[in-house]
Amino acid sequence: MPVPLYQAKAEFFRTLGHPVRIRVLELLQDGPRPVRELLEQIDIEASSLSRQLAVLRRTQLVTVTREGDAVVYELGTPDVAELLRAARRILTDLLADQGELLVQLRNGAAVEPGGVHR
Amino acid sequence: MPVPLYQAKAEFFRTLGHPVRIRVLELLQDGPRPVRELLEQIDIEASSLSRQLAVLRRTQLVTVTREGDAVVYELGTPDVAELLRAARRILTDLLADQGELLVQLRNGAAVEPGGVHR
DNA sequence: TATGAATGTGAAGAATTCTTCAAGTCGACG
DNA sequence: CGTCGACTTGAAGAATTCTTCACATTCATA
Repeated sequence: MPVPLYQAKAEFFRTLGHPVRIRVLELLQDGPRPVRELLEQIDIEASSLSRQLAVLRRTQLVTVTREGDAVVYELGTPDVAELLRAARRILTDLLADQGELLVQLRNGAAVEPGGVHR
Repeated sequence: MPVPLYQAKAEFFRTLGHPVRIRVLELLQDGPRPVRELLEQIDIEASSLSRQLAVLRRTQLVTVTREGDAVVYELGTPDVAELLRAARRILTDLLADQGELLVQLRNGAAVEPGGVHR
């Protein structure tokens, strides 16, 4: 009973679906970073960050090593950076002519066939 | 007060974080499809599918048109296909040497610095 | 070895997201 | 106009995911 690929994909994307996790991945695009450093850039409680790092760890999007008394995180594979770029491209397109539409809609506005482009 | 980009990104990925939504997008990679057709390939209740289509619609990942008595969906932009490809690449890598690890871990197993590569 | 700094984890309530069933809408057609 | 088919949406309970606070770990150092 293999895990259906589309389900693995969904899990994967869900892992990326959190603001803090995205920020962490973006910071890590520039190279390995100790938690302490992530912490000073993200303005969040240490325990919250730690939780989110745990999520990224589970799916191997990042890997950890200990250096002295600091814990250092880095991207699990450079492909992650590529994925983020692809996402940015799409998002830029979508946001370009939609403005804040994306978020507004997520908050409940309706879009229907025929009413979409109003 | 603009919507922080990293938040928009998180929303975007979360939208992709559902098995049914992923399947729909993959089916649409081959071109527009009426709901009826999606329905026969996905084995899910019509109302559930409809809900998920609504989510994809809100974020403009798909667009809708009505053709006669059928409702036809299609990708909002071809970039989506590219994104899915990038994701598949990463996933293939991760799953390659990890097997079902991804899913097992999401279900709770622990991974710690030093214990990662067991 | 006792302390302190840097991180991680248990637990519980809050917030979101899913799933389902019943009911509603809209175009096609008799 | 009335009804059928194809979808969508309202509502409510179930399941997940988040956030936080308190406490536990681990390593460095005095």
